[in-house]
Amino acid sequence: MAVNARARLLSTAEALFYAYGIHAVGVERILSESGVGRASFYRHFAGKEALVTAVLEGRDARWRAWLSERVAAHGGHPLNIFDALAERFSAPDYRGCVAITTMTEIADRSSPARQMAALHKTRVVELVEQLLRDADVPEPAARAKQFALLMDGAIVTALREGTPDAAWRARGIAESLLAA
Amino acid sequence: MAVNARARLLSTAEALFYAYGIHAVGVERILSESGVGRASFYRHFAGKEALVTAVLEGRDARWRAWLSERVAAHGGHPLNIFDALAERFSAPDYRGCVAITTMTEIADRSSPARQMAALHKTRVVELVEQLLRDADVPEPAARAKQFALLMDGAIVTALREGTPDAAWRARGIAESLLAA
DNA sequence: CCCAGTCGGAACCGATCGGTACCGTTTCGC
DNA sequence: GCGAAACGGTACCGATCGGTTCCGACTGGG
Repeated sequence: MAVNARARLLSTAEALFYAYGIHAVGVERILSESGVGRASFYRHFAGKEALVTAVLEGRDARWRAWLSERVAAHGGHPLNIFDALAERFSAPDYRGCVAITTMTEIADRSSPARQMAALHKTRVVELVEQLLRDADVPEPAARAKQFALLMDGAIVTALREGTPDAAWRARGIAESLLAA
Repeated sequence: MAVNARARLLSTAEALFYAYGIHAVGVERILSESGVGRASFYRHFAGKEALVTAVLEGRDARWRAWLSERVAAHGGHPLNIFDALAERFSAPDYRGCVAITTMTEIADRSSPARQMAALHKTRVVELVEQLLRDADVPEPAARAKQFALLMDGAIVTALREGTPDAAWRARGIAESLLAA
């Protein structure tokens, strides 16, 4: 139990932030659920905000790796992005995107957490653009921004409806974009 | 100063919840900025959650009235929805949609605030559907759901980018949907 | 004119917030 | 096997959380 305190803090915090939001989860709860001592926490992180930023950074990397993998598994076409999203939306405890949550919960645009959330979205757009390029879709940069808007719209809609329907709806819109 | 305590509470709370989120704003701050006494607050509302719900209800009505009015001012076509959104997105202190914020901040789906937020989105879809019907767009119900997804995507994207560009992007997507 | 209703202000409650300091223990490299 | 580093636990800090209670002032209708 005395090793990997940092890793346990990160995974526990990520699960709690995802499920309940950032402001709703106190340091106290993260400590008790991770089994990490109070002092150890402040040895690894400058404070709660640093933990939030680190969680966002880790989630960014793993989320994009997951998306790449699932898109490839579904055939590798950019439209398969929405098949991947549908998998996530089907989870009964789906709670949206932590980056979006961060943007709604933290008003200060210059905050490290906000900037990390913005960076995540930028990187996702780049990933989508590469997928479009690989599929020889014309004007991949403009298309990627459109796809990103559809992805965010689907995520928010799925959070509201609690079903994967929004992924299919977004996929249909994306299809008609590519057909035009 | 001794009149309209309830109305002052609602408008102050709405401004603060919009700007900083729900969990980040304490009752204390709402009281001091509205000039309402602590006791008066609990005479008018059962608690913070009741205030949140009341704010969401009022905002729902005014937001839809505003959208109807702006769409009409822009010509009355369903595509003018995105012209209206662009106006909002241009505000330097634009902070997204309180209903979306509520859904990300409050995990409990059965909470009155969450249900009010969900009701708002349902009513917006109905409004959009009516606009589509008035414009003789085929399959208005399905189109309305697509438009709603584009609207939510645009709102989240605008919150991230801080520019009205997302409204034009969503409008472009909506145009190609209607052209197909 | 007076009284009932509404109001703002303040004291107070237990709980929790993020953060600091100190303690004794466990682990691991040398 | 010894010392340094990392660890979990606890007590404590001022501030704030949402909520209750009481009080004095102001206001408007009969």
